[in-house]
Amino acid sequence: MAIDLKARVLEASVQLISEQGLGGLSLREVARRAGVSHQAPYHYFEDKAAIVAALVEEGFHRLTERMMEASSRNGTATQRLVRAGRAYVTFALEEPVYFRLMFRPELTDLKRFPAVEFAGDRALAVLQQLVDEKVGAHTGQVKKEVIVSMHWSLVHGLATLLIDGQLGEKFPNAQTRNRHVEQVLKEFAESG
Amino acid sequence: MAIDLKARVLEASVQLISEQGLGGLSLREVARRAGVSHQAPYHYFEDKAAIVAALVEEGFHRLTERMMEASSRNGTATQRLVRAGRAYVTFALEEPVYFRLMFRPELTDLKRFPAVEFAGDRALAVLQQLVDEKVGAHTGQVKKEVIVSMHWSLVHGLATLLIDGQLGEKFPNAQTRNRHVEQVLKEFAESG
DNA sequence: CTCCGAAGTTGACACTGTCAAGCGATCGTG
DNA sequence: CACGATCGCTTGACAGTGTCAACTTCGGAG
Repeated sequence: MAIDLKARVLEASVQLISEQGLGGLSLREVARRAGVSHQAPYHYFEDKAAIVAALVEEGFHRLTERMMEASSRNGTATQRLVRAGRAYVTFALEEPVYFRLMFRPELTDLKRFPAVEFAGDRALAVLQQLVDEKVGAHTGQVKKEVIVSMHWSLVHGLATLLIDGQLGEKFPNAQTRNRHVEQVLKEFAESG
Repeated sequence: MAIDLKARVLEASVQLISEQGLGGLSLREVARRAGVSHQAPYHYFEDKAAIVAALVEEGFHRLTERMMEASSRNGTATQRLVRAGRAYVTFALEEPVYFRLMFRPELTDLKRFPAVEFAGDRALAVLQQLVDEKVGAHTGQVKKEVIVSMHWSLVHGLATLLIDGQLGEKFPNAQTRNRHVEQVLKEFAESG
């Protein structure tokens, strides 16, 4: 009956989390929505953690893609770095379910799911590469890492405060919210 | 038998979360550790969400205290702002259980627990006050909010990446980690 | 003494994740 | 063609969970 139960399970899981939060993710409810018995998902995933791990990996892939796309076009290194940062925040705002799971490390044992760790490192590498291009070869490795952390912290903090903190509640609609994001990124870029 | 069951329930909850993550928080296990029946905690808390809400409120109070203490002593507005930011990160590193709960809004319905919202606003007000002092009265309200978001995003991102992201795994011990925090805050302060 | 509310217990219910076993169809191989 | 194996999935069971309801126990207040 199922065209592709594995994909349907992942889809239903995302849907369920977006409705009821991570705590509402129930394998049995997922199976129900997929129209199969409560054990059918086990044919494709070892357990609940494996489903979450698959979502986390997918999330990092999507984030990497977005950042690479945003920073691939023409422009100075600084401009491209800013665009990647904006893509980071935009991803969090558009895919909050994925984004949240990606930063709940207690959910995903990296020893058990090494592909997740690779996917995460790959996303980080995009940012490192852009900082590298911006500061040039005459900057020490330690300082480079500090600058990476600073940029990463800013966009990550902005993203999480918007979707999970008090910042998000301050804006009545997506437009004013996006303008605020622009202003914060601009303020940061100008002061750097 | 209990000296103060309410406090013991909260304590056991924090302990349990720190051992097994939020998913491991079980009312029955909490009751077991407190040496009471599985229903005893219900005498002090309406349900599981009420326990979490109490922890979130407590967490915001502790964070506010730390930031106020760090920024109360002498120094320029900029110095005091930096110290408050460092206190924010330090709090997250020392009390990760509280800090994580504070930014999982799906756990706490603010309509149901308004005291939690007040506590959160109070913490934010500390930061707003410091930015106010730093930029002075000749700066517009909109720009002030942008600057608050920038500072808040930086320390919040740094904190969450250290406790829940790939940043934390990079440092073998607390000392090198703290030095990195210092360097990032310094880099940010100098570029601003 | 009586009564009442506070503090805590016992029992039940529906729900969860997961282990174990089974079932029909399809397929590769003899 | 026959036939055992494997795939995709189902049924059944079990311990653990949060929470509702009803019960006990007991220290004061009137």
